[in-house]
Amino acid sequence: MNGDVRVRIAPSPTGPLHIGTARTALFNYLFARRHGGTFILRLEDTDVARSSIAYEKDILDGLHWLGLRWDEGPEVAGQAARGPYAPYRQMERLASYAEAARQLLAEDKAYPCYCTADELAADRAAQQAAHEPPHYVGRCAALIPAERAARELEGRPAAIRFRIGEGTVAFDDLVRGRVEIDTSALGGDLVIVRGDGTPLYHFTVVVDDAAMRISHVIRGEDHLSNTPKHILLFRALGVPEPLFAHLPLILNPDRTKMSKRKSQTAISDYIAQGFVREALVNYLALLGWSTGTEEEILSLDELAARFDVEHVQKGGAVFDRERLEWLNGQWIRKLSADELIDRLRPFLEADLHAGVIERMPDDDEVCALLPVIQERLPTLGTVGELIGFLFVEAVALDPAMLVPKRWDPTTTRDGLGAARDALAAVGEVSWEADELEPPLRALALERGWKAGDLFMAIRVAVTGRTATPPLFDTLVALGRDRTLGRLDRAIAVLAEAPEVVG
RNA sequence: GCCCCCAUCGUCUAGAGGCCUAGGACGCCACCCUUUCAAGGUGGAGAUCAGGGGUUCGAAUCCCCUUGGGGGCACCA
Repeated sequence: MNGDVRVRIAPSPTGPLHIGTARTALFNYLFARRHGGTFILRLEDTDVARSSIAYEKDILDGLHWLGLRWDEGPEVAGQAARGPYAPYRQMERLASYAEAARQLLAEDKAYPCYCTADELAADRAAQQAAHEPPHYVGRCAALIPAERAARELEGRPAAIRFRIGEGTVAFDDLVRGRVEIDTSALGGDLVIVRGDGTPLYHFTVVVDDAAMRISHVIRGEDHLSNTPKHILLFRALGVPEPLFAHLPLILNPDRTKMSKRKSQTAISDYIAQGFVREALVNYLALLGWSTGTEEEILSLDELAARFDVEHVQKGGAVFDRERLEWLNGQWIRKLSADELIDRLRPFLEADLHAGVIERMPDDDEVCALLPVIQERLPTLGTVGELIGFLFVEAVALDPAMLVPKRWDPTTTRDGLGAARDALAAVGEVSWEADELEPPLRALALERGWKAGDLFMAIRVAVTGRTATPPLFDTLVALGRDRTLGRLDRAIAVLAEAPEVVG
């Protein structure tokens, strides 16, 4: 690489951390790690109207959660900014944009523009009617000093426009190869500073990337067509250009750019549903990139050791939630007991608040259940439906569900009664899976029932569900008294229910 | 409308001229395991490599065209 590798993620706090931003951050992070470079976080908050502290916090928290630690970045929660190019918040860097703008103005590479919003809107409408691409007509490009003075006198606010000029801009994108774009396709002279004096994205990004010595700009493909503007600005400012790498977009199922309307895009939503960071990182890394081998379950460190731009895909990638869920299951199964208990706790607390459970299980109780639930969790959020029946006073019983498909209500009542007696005969001290199974199997054999049918009736009676962890582990977790109590209640429910076929 | 980018199973992808009668994974189907659900195992369906021209002894791989898709064209980022 040419000199030190310095890359950045530059989110704007105008919304919660987006899946696409997270992936761009991840690719930058992996690239930095792979090359022993520096990963920088910069907040692009110049859209004051849409930016908020809440979004900023969501973004920083999300990046933290993913494990993407930045080497340089803004001050956070009382902590000082980290890195030699502070501040890392654009609204705190206004002086440097003003200075850069002054420089461009002084060299006549930019000029004040007094056009009103109405004038610009009218231009755009006319262009559209004439089937021309929208562009600035250059009304203020060649104003003489007297004309400028007149407009200043009118009290018209002046935006600053950068002269785009003529010619072709070419660059060698690290993933796309050579890209050439004629400046005539850039929309005319570019506003770099608003009438109110605040700088615009295309300007600040260049000023900061230069100031922060960014070596590689790795970002989404949606910026590919904007890159010539940036290059022109780098040149006008007389600073070296970084290298560019444009990543394929993450797509909705209909192959349009992933959006909130059509997909779930906020990282916080995935966290809330119980996706684990390892799975999200693993999945996102493999969306648009591959190792070139058949490896696919990879940790952040393993990804960092393998990352290369050469294997970045050019075409967009549809976000496939099913594959994410599969990976999530893979990673949940790899977690240690302590780790899994810790990660399950917030979800159990949420279930408690939602009334799914009535009591918070302690760590030992959860630990005891781990062997039967760990491989049954597609997401952490499903823990409540898996073991919730253990932490409520009574489960809801549907008489129809109580009756196994090959049985009728009478047989079911009979079966549950007999099972209750058989289980009652097992003493408190012997209440273990190995002790519970033989008597029930013997009972089924004796009565000519399929063991599975009897087990299903018991399962629904004590859990209210047809899909549960293994029955005997379930009964042990439930305990003798509650098992017998729930069987009694199920029998009563069946007795009260009208004799309809279940 | 103009400019730019892209194009291998439904989806994510391997493939950098012969190893490809195209490999893996998710999903789907079947079977095995099994008290349900999972997990796991085995097998299967699924891509004339968008289409058409070239180049070459030989093309999914190189070139051109067509088609399709996407992105960008703000005093948003």
